[in-house]
Amino acid sequence: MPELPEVETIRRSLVSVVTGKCITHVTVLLPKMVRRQGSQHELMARVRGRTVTRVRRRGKSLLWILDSSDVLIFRLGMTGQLLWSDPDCLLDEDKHTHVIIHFDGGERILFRDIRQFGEMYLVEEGLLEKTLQMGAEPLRKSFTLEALEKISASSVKIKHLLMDQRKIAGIGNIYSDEILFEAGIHPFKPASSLNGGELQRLHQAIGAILREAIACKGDTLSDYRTLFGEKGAYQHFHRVYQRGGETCRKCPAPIVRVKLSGRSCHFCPSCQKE
DNA sequence: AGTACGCCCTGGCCGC
DNA sequence: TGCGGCCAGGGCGTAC
Repeated sequence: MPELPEVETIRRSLVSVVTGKCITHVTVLLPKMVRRQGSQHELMARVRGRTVTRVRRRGKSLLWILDSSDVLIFRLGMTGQLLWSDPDCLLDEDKHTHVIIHFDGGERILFRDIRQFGEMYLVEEGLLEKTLQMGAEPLRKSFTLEALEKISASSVKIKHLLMDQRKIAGIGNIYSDEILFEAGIHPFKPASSLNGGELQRLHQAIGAILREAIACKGDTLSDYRTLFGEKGAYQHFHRVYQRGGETCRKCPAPIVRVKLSGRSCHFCPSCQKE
């Protein structure tokens, strides 16, 4: 489940392999993966012959800025992968490969997605932010403690707030659990009830956990792979996620796993008091 | 405004 | 061995 650290890991590799490359054509094997477009043919026509000038990330979305001022956007959903396929070492597409981007040197990027929750689409650069409707980038300098305080002025549960992409971009189920444990905050606490110390710890934990996970090249619990097909390593360092019943890393209490509106939520009832 | 839930989808796992 | 049923959940839509 690619969240900010996984998508950032892919972005860093993409920068070195697709920047300056010309897209000769796009093969769409599963049309529904191309969304928000009139049809996949429109996307194929607008991308053909275009050069990738920059690769950015916004939240969990990957943005390829093209020399036509269009932006090619990939959202990986739960099980989406972008895989680099070099002409010297050609990667075979399989039944889960839904789109192939072909470059003029013979290289290809395969867009695989087992559960098909991902999508790709094209948007004019000027309409990017309006289309994405995403909140603060948690690793930018502009994401200050004051910015977090402003966002937190809401009675929603803090776990929901962290996962709300319109408030903070890029945090999903795994990292919200890990961040809240690190900050010592109960996931069900209303965001607006957090005191100054808690907000400060939360702000610190957001940066620390996301950076730590990026350093691990992301979290491969199941399907996530880097651009070159490698697994990440953050799964070995989970504090609470998928550790229900196991002992807390800070105290003797067992980690609790509960359902929160259909999603699993893990925390230490002793370190994270309600 | 906040909350819950169903939907999309596949593979893995469990119980019989 | 095989098969039905359930679970995982990001984002969106809908209902209360």
